[in-house]
Amino acid sequence: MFLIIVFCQLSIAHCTLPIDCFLSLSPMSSTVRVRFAPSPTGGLHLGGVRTVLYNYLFAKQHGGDFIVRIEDTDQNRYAAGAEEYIFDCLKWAGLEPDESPYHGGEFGPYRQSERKAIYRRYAEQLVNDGHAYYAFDSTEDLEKMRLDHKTEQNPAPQYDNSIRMKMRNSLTLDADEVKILLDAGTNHVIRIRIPEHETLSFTDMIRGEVSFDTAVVDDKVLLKADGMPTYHLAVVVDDYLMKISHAFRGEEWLPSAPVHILLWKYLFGLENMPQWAHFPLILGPNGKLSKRDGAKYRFPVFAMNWTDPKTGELTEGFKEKGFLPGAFINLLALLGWNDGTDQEIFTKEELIEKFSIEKVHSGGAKFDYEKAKWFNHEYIKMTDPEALLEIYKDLLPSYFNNKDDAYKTAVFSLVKDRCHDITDLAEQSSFFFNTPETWDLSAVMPKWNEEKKNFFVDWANKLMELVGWDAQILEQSFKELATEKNIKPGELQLPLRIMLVGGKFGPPVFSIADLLGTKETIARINNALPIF
RNA sequence: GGCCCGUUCGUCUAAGGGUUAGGACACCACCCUUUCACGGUGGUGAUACGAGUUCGAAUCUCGUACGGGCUACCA
Repeated sequence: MFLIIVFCQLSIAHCTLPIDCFLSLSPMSSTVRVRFAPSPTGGLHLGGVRTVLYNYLFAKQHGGDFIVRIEDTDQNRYAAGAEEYIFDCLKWAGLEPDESPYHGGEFGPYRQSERKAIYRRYAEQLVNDGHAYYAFDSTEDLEKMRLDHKTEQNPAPQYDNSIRMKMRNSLTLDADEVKILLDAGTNHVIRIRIPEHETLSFTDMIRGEVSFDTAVVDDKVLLKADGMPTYHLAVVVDDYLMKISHAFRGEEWLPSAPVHILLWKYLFGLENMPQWAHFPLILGPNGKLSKRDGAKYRFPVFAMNWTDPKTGELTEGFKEKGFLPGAFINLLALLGWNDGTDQEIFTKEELIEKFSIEKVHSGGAKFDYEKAKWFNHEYIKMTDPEALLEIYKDLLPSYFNNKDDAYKTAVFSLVKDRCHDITDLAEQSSFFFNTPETWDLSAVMPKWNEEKKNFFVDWANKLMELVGWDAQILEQSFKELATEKNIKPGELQLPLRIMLVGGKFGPPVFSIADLLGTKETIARINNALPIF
């Protein structure tokens, strides 16, 4: 309750005072602590980054701390390098935590695998208090149970109050027998004992009051046979121990909320439970967005490229696709949230100022790659060519490196307004680095004749003696010669473009010639002329 | 099947009882441009359905339909 009151006061204070002023005035602001708790099993998904973002924005807005806790309790799903990868992604996106395995903090360790003993203690406490029990059922026992109880009405039988008394556990076995099994080190798990008929509810910051009947909740495993906790136990214990004030996670967790509410009630008291918000899912064309959708519909789903260490399979990332971090964050922020105005482009600082959980949507949002590219386009347009070079030089094809930085920067300033991603960038800039080898002849041939050919022969000669070299001078000389030869300059521009570029695209043709330089421009004309 | 969450243009969304239901992406047309874009102007296009409450409902209530999530010793 205390935390809730403090938070309300902060919200009010924030409405009337500028952030920095409010921060300096209120030492209580450190009470906001949020966390992102990924499991290092593979690439970092769009939805994951959005969860990070909303956590981060909320924390920063309230002068609080953003914690990253690694939920590596499943050894079977462990993926080598995934943990470092996650932090690389956060760094790229500019969403770095205040506390994590790599960022220090008073509440470590921040890796659940390193907290194993802690969970066992709480699990035992629950058993002692009668809220949990030991279960000795083998995988085969469980399979058999599910098979035996499976009906059309109940296609997925659960280990719940209706069947727990038919299984091998410390509820059905004698105390002595249990002790013998335990002492012998028999494989066992600890399950929560869900009360039979209780209504559990909580107030979600986005959805309002949500309630559940425990009659349909099963006796979830809390501690696995290998001694590791499941998510359910670990999240409650760690959120308490790490003093998390607000717990945000994806909507897929909503159904397990009753288990967590019970755990809070039994272990730490409901009054200490963080405020919860369940974010809407990010949907693909068919339900929850998956990396499969990315592969199928050809758009990135992960923040950065991820190579599966077992299969070697590469899944594309937004970074490598040419997305700027600011654009990525911006588009993610707007996927499920807006500030109530028509504004769509926000800096990170603006997002920190304007974000609010209450304005996050409750319905899932279908990811639209076209809109995502539009955001990136907007950011590319407003980024300096020098900065673009810094960002893109490692991503662009190797041919790109055969020129100096000044040249590359000039290329960017010429082409950036027409680029949405790295593909555009490569396409729009490749002819600045490589002489065309094929030409779009269909664009020239219908109106091509000897006079025009002669024009280019003569113009190429004129270019060698030209005084000064810029787009304007080139255009002037071009038009003068055309007039002299009684040819409409407009009819010659497209052929020139095809000679220099190879196709019907790119920046203004004289700007291209300007950047290409005397030698290259003449070479390209002479190169193409025999073909035309 | 059960439980939970959701439903405004194709997509992301605004409108918190009274608006010609607004914006953006995409699409189309025109302008600019003797390339392709950028940019500008305009256009097509939505409150899932049915009851109820109300003078008045996209908005509140209920039902139906549809969509999604969960239903592991995964998170």
